[in-house]
Amino acid sequence: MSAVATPPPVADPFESLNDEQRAAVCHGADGDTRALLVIAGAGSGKTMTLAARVAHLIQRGADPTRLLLLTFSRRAAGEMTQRAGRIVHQALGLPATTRPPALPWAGTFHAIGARLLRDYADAIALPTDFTVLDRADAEDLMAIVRQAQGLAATKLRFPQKGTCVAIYSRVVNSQGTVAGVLRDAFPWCLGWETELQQLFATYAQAKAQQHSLDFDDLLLYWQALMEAPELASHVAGRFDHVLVDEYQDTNRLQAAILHGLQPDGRGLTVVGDDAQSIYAFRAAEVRNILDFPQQFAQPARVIALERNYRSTQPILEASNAVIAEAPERFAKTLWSDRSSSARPRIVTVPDEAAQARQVADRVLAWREEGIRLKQQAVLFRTAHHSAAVELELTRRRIPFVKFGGLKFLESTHVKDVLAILRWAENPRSRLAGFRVAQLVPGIGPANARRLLDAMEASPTPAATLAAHAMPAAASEDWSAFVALYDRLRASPGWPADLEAVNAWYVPLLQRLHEDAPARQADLAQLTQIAGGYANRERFLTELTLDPPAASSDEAGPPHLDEDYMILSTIHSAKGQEWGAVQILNVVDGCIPSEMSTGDAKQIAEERRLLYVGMTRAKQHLELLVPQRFFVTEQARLGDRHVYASLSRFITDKAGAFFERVAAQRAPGADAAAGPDGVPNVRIDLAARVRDRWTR
DNA sequence: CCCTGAGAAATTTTT
DNA sequence: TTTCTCAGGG
Repeated sequence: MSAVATPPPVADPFESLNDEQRAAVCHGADGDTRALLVIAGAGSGKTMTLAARVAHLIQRGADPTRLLLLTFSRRAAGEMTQRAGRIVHQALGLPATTRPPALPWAGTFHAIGARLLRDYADAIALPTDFTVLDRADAEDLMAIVRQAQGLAATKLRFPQKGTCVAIYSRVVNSQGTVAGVLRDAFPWCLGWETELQQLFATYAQAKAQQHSLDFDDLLLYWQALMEAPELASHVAGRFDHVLVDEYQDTNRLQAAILHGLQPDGRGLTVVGDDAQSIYAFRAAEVRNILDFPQQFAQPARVIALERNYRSTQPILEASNAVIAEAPERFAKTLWSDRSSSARPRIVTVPDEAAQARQVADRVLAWREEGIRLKQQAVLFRTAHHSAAVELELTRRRIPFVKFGGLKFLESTHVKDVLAILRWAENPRSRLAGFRVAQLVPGIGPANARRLLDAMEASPTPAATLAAHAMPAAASEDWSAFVALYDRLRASPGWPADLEAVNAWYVPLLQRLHEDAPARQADLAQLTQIAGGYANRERFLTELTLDPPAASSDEAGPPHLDEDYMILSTIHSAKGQEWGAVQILNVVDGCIPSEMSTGDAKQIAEERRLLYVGMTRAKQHLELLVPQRFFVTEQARLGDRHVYASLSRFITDKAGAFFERVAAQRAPGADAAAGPDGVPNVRIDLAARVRDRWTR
């Protein structure tokens, strides 16, 4: 960044827009008060258009602090703010040293909800000091309630905690009934309706007692807020414009919130693509976007962006052919002027191992052609589909970062450490206490419960904790913990607190887990992240609402100039693009997932999922089709393999747009394989043997 | 009464 | 790979 006084560019920053984009950006400038729906096809410059609209509004005098910008992730919000800022800069010809206007109300529905609820907590009888439970916390609490209700000891197996939370969440987000949700999405739990109903009631009570809100509550209470007329108008009055990104993935609760914010649609802009709706499992409602225009007394204006700036025409044709068979949608056909003779390819491989090798071969070949690793991605339906590929990449020393799947924050050891901090921050949190107390050797659920009961009854819970008598077997370890706890309570120092926690926790870790070193590395990383926050409270709150997306995300800038490729679930790949994309397991049973073949709606969503994956590609796209597929679930008879066939979404019609090849290994590529079919893996047996004794 | 360990079961995608 | 339950030892 040079501070040299360059003359501001005179060029109109909106000049590069095409006609439709410009119409969307400038909508309302002529006094048109209709709501605006922008149907933005994949790669049609959606983010840029939305950012330009924000900039345009500001340029015309809108107050940036009265703009509400709702995005799907925090990352998207950040990007939007940045881009809008840049355009405003350009449009107003501001000097480079002037900071672009901040958009304080840009964020996810959940994050914005949390902020608003803190403001209005008193008015709606919420505790102002509520804490936010992330998904894992919610599951833990659900498990406790589930246990307490005696649902564990049933003759037939009761749904697991994760399933219970999933059902609960869907009931809330779809504003439906337990019976309805079970019927539509969890048919194998149908017999438990009464018990679940009861369980959820108790769960809600427990949350209230502990001053905690889960993710769903953030929306639920916000919506309730919008239903109280005197409060709703006050909230609505804070914003002149409301813009929503990824509208196809909003659910009924969110739609209700928007309606409360802008009942007549004036000042409301939503952007999305019905063809990319892939979050029905989270109760996203495609109808939200399909029915949006008719939702207001004065129907919304609809603008479609069909020109694609991302992919080559052959890739688009194939993608269009796949989505063409979707039953109901805003008809649009993407087009591009990026011609290419290379059609996307369907690559058949014998099995998953061969698939992994093929992927790695391709990556290296593309890199030889000059495509940086960062411009390459491997996408898949479910997180574990990439396991073989990860192994292969590691073996060949190809660096990668994985998005989606198990999160860093969800691993036991990280949760333990965070729970310790949270308990110190809030001694009334039974959830944290229950977890932490049981970390101490010799303390189980019963003793933990006794301690927590005592603390709950006490006016000074922290003091009660220190004075509490534990069974003799546990007392020594317990006093060590009490010392730590007192220290954390007495003089909070950040991030020194976290180091103190680690010092106490690491020995425990080493005793509990075989893979302690790897987990310790995670904790070191957590410590690094912690340094980026001002204090303990901020750290805990913000980490919950905005968890790091991938394990290298936390490390931040230091890795910026390293080249690495991306592995990602298709869900997490949303909104991104790469020069070359490979999609794994494009076979029936994976895409569509065998769990989602129940009804036409689910299948339609799986088709869109494939569409989303395909449209991430700019120049190269390959779909992999392993012919033999390994099933590792310990289903009745142990491991077995099944023969797979090409995904049903590649119909004859769609298939015509692909080139079909069978994988061929580069000559000599097998040299690394051992003789006589010895599996080509490397296991450090020596270390394992040693570790038996050092544990 | 409570803790620990063995063995069986398990639906994907995430703010 | 993780979660859940049950049984055995303290």
